[in-house]
Formats: sequence, structure tokens, C-alpha cells
Amino acid sequence: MTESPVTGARVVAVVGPTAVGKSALGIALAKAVDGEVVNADSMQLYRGMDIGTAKLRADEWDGVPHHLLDVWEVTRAASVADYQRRARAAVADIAARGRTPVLVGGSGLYIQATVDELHFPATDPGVRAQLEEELAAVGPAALHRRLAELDPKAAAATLPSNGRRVVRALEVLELTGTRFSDGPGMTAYRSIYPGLRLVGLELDHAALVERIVRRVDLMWQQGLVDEVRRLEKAGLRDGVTARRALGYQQVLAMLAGEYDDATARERTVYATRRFARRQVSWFRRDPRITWLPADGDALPRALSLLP
RNA sequence: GGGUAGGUAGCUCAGUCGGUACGAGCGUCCGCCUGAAAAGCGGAAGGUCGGCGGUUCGACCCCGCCCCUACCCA
Repeated sequence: MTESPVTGARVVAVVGPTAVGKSALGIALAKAVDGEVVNADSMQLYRGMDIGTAKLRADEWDGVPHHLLDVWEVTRAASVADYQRRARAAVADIAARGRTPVLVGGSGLYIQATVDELHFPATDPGVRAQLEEELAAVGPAALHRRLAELDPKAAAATLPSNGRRVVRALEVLELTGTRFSDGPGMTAYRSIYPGLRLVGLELDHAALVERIVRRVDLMWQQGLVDEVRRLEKAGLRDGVTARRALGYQQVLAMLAGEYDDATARERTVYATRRFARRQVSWFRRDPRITWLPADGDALPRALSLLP
């Protein structure tokens, strides 16, 4: 795990909710500063998930190299730690060639994992499976009580109803000792890149919703349903992460006969709106981000922020 | 024209054998977030219980009329 790969590097990150226009600004920015884009969108890491993730095709890159697209198979579970290693390596590589890494994406945890001092304690499939099994058997509250005895601090930071987090806390405990033991915590915002600049794109709620509706319509037009059919054959239903992606989840349910096409579309819009909400609430607590209106010309203002 | 089943939160529906709506799911809003993060989780707001009149100490629940919806018979 690279601790502080390129200390002096200039690094830019473009963040914000889905459908605000991060990709376009990322490319414009990269072109202006002789940079390269590093994807920070958890679902665009999956090979074959193109239409539903609004992934740009290579011919839309405008000559700007893009990294970390299509690196995972849909059958594989996503992993922040794996992403962290890859992203930091990509940043280091780009910087070493004298260019500027431009992180672009809406996965807040992934951005932070790349840019901040975050250490992810180990995981183990066996231990995890064992705990998952227990969770299914006794429920999250019982596991939480155990956690409270073993690690009160971790228990206090985890709601008893959140089975997933309780399982992870117990897993970490079993494998390493204590959670949150090393590292400053998530909201300390300790960047490992002194030259880091965070640019956020924002849009008023109504306008964002409109863009989301339009984007979902476009996905259907472009053939999202066929894409999901193809991925289904490639094992989409077997992965734990990819099959829950917005749009994919709903189309899979439709193909399984749970509801019709119109409902799938409608639900995709709703789910995406909720997701955008969560993204906004995640990013807006990070005081380092400079917010720019997405409906204006953000490029010059973004450029003026760079060191 | 006659009959049946309905009209309760933005939507789909529970519910009270008459005593202040215990509502639920979904949506909406707010928040949390360390190896699934487009995931997972918490909190909040929202209802003149179709309208009018009657019975009653008291009606969303009983009676009458009316309006609306679905279906059935003519």
C-alpha cells in the first residue's frame, strides 16, 4: 500500500451528484492542464456496464487518456481497498510522467480512499461468510450486542440495525484487534496530496431531477435492457455489487417478471434521485470542496483554483 | 335504469364489533457512513378517514341522500 506516492503532485478531483456533468468538466480540465482522467465512479469500474453508468466511449475522450474503466468483471464484488491501490498507482504513474491526474467520479468513499489518509483493515472471505451466516440466523441486534462487549467504541459508532456494518466491525475485530485504531478517521480530511484541489459541481434540485429523468430516458433509448441481457449471460446476477447498480437492478427485476418496462424506468429514476441526495449529503460535509454551478462555464473558475 | 365492491397520508392499501388514526409499504425531506458505497442504515414531515344531513353524550366506523371509481345485470 503506497503511503504517500507523490507528495508534491498537483491532483484535481471533480465531484458532485450523478448527472451534473462531471465527465465533461473532467475532460475539459484535463485538456487545459495536460492531464489524464482517473475514474472514481465505482460502477464504471465494471467491464461491460456502459450505458447504465453513462460511461464515456474512447472516441468521446477527446484525446484525454482515461484510467480505471473496465477493470472488474461483473461477477466480482467491489472493493474500496482494491480501488484505493489502483487509483493511487494511477495517480503516481500519471504524475511521474509529468502530467496532472484528474479524478472524476461521484463515489465519495472512493475519492476519499484515494486522496486521504485512510487505511482499510484486512478482510477474509471465510470470516466474512461465517459472520454473514450468523447475521442471517440471529439478526443484527444480537451481533451488535456482541460487538458492544468486544469493542464498545466501534459499537457506539454503528447502529444496531445496520447488519452490514456490524458484520464488518466484528470481522475487523477478529482479524486485527480494533477498528478505527489507526488513522485519523473519515472526517479528519487529511489529504496525502498537498497539491490536491477538490472541485464540486452543483445544480439546484429541480434542474438535477430533470437531468436525471432525461438521462434515464436516454439509457433506455441506447439499449440498456439489451446491455443487461448480455451481462446477465456474463454472470451479472452472481456478483454481489454490480447487480445492484442503478438501472441494472431494476432491469434485472423486470426481466425476472417482477414488473414491467415502465415501472423499471420509473423506479430507476426514483432510485437515482435518492442516490443523488446521498451523494450531495456526503460531499457537502467536506469543507475542502469548492462548489461551482454546473449550468455555467465552470472550466475557467476550476482552472483558477489550481496551484 | 337496477345491483355489487369500493372511496382512509403524494401513491397502493391496512384498521377501529361507535370513544382522541397504533397504521404499513413505497415516495418525499433530513442525516449517518473506513475492504458491497449506484451498497447499507437512522430520523422527520404528511391524513377535515369522498360530500351533506341524521341517530348518539360521542361517528372514520350506524342510517339516509348525493358525488366519484371499478365490475355485473338489463
